[in-house]
Amino acid sequence: MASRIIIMEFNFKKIEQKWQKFWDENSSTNLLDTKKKYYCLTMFSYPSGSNLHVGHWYNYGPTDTYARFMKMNGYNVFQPQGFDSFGLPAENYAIKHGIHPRISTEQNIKTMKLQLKSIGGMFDWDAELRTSDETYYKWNQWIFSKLYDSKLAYQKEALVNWDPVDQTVLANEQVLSDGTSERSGAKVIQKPLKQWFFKITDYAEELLNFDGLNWPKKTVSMQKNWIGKSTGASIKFSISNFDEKIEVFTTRPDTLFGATYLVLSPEHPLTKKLSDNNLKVIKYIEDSASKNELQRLDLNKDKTGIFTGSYAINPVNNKKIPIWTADYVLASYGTGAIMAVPGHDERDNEFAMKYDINIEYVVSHSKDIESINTPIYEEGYCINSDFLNGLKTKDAKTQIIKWLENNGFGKKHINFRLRDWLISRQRYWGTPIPIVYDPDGNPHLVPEKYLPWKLPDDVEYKPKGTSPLGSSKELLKRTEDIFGKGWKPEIDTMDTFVCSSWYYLRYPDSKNDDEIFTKKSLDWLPVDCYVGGAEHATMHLLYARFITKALRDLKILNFDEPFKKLYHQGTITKDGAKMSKSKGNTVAPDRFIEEYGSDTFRIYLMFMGPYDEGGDWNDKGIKGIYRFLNKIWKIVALPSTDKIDKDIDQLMHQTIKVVSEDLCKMKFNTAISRLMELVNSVIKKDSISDEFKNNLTLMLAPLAPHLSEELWNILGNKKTIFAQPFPKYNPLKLQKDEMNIVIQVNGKVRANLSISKNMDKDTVLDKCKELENVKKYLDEKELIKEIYVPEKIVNFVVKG
RNA sequence: GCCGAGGUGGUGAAAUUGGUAGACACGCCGGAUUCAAAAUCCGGUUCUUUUUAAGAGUGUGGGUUCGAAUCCCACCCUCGGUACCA
Repeated sequence: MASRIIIMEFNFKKIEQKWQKFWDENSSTNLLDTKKKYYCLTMFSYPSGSNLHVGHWYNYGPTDTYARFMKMNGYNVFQPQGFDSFGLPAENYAIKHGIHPRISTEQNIKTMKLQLKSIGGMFDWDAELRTSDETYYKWNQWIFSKLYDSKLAYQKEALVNWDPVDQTVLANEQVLSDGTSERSGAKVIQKPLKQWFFKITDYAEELLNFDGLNWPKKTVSMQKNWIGKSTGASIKFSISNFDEKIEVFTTRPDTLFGATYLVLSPEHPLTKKLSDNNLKVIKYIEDSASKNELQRLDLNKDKTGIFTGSYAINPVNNKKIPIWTADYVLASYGTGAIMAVPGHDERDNEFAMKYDINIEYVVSHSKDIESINTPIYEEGYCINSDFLNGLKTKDAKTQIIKWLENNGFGKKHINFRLRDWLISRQRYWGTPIPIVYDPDGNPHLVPEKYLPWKLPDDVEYKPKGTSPLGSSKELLKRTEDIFGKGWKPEIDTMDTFVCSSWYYLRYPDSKNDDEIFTKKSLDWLPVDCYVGGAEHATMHLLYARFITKALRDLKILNFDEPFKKLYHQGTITKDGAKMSKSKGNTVAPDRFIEEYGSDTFRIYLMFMGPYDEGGDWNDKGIKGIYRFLNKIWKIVALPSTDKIDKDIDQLMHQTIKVVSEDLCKMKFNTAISRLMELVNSVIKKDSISDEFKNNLTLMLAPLAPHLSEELWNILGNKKTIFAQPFPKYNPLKLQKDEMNIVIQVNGKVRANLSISKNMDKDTVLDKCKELENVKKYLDEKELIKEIYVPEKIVNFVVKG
């Protein structure tokens, strides 16, 4: 009796321990076999001090289920893990507690690894990498060198985003749309600084091409918008009494005849000069500079501006038009100057109305209308435009560009919103930029033989607005010892997004000290399936594509795109807010794992809803999953029988079919429901066939790996269940002899009828009409129409 | 403002070449078991009504159709992205 009770509930703690140990010892992928390779990768994570929360599990658990499913479909699956271990939090922790980032990071990784193992993931720990290891950042520096040699890494002085809290510059991608830092939340200010950039803009056009990629549409469109391609013309305006020219970019060169003024951004190099240092104009420039980004971007505010006092010449009609400066023109987009067409641009119109500037109308809605007096912002037909008159604006664009080119006033121009990637950071815990400066201040690459160019230890962490590396005596001494007296090291470090832009290339050969990777190891690439949060759409995912293309052009890679398939798991929120340590709203899975086990927990996460939707956390339903797993435990413990129950057999094959299809599409929630239905249909049986037990266990395996390994073992198998193929369904067993059809009268369901498969239409209809509850509605009515959809539905349409 | 996704019971959600709305699960109600509880098992559970049955019902209002959660039009709301990009 006692043994009976033990067998009724599975001892998940013992089982999990047993199999985690087993996988630990048998987890590495055969990386030499790339014939049927499947590289399945979740975005690696930052080793934070706190324990893994529900959000982490949601990232790793379901993806592991998918990886295990692929493995059971005969693929050689590679699912490595690593840590994005450079970065600000460890450094901020060091500032606060005086503990070296290397030590805190090491500790964090240790706990994190233990926890990752508790998920039961099929992770290949032999391939583990950490970006803060010398063995990794050496190659980060090597990539920098290659980019530098090919002019894709360069230094320039520019207005850059400065985060006053974290005391470092940020890339455009790291500044949110409200002008705050993605990381610290501080309001970002603009500062002129000499910084290192990667020339991502060289790849703007190619980055717009997503052919052959299985990526979420949303992410594709976000990247396209971020890159922001617009086609138009650049036009040069000459200036009365000045030698200089003003170049503008416009997408509406067809409205050039309506350009009645120019606007320079306050930061434009000519603004001061054209005003002849007029005090009012200078004050306006200073005022806009002091406005923060938030104020500048406020669309509701009135547009402001001031006349510079100078005039430009509209090349197409030689009219003198005033040059204004206004902060509604952004210095950072296009040329920082525009031609204003108040008749056909909403913003220019608002400005012209306010300052009473001349408005010319040069586009009308129809060919027949030659004069209008209200603004039109859409395309139309040219009027009051000399040789363009009567043309569709679309055709006029081509014509005017031809005219501009012939007369030397401008040319066709494609402008991108994307700007080069700023990679310098004034922080400590990152990859040192492998550059030294000679006594004249010219930069030189640190030669490859000195890589890794080590991050020094003797630094003052506390940020003072300059890079902590500047306080290292060792770094300066090292530089002078190698290069000579008066040489100085670069003291900025690289953005951690540089580390993460290529880590997936390193995994298949992560321990190689002699090469970044081998040709052979690249057979694992590109990544077949990449899973991670959608918040990386215009940062990490864009950088990774750029680096891949750049390395391809350097003949280091032979493919164009890093990630064939991309999937964004949804976000698990807590009371509507994203879980984060700083908000203090994280939910630890520990309690649930203690009570129900790791298998139950990961299945519960998958059962909550569609994987790409996430949802708000609640623990209400977890019991149901625990019950479900216990039922399976009981079914496998049932006495075996040789008798085949036809209904159960059919349901089993149907379930195999649907579960395979669902897992293939990462529709975990519906796959689990199907398995529950199958389980419920046999739970009351006294005995069940071994074939059923085997197939049920195999289908459960990707979802509940620990329990399935144990059950597989109990069923008398010596090898791991993941060496087994996923069950295949037999199409012949899906066919039904009897089927249920629904009978409606006027679209309302009145009856059901079970019919044999081969019954002809008339017989079916006659049978339907005889049913009591159908007859009732047909009597004394006129039958107008009979709809018959074979094997599905009958609908009688009656009148009266 | 623009782009994208979404809105279904008390809750998480199923159902998309148009064909029985609410599968599966939680919770709740009732029962069995128990000294009692937990666990387990059985039954019920969209709403309304005059409950062996009928009517209504998938954000709102229209439309197409024998038939609409599903297709079309207009609108409301929520979430994500983006925002003076010339």
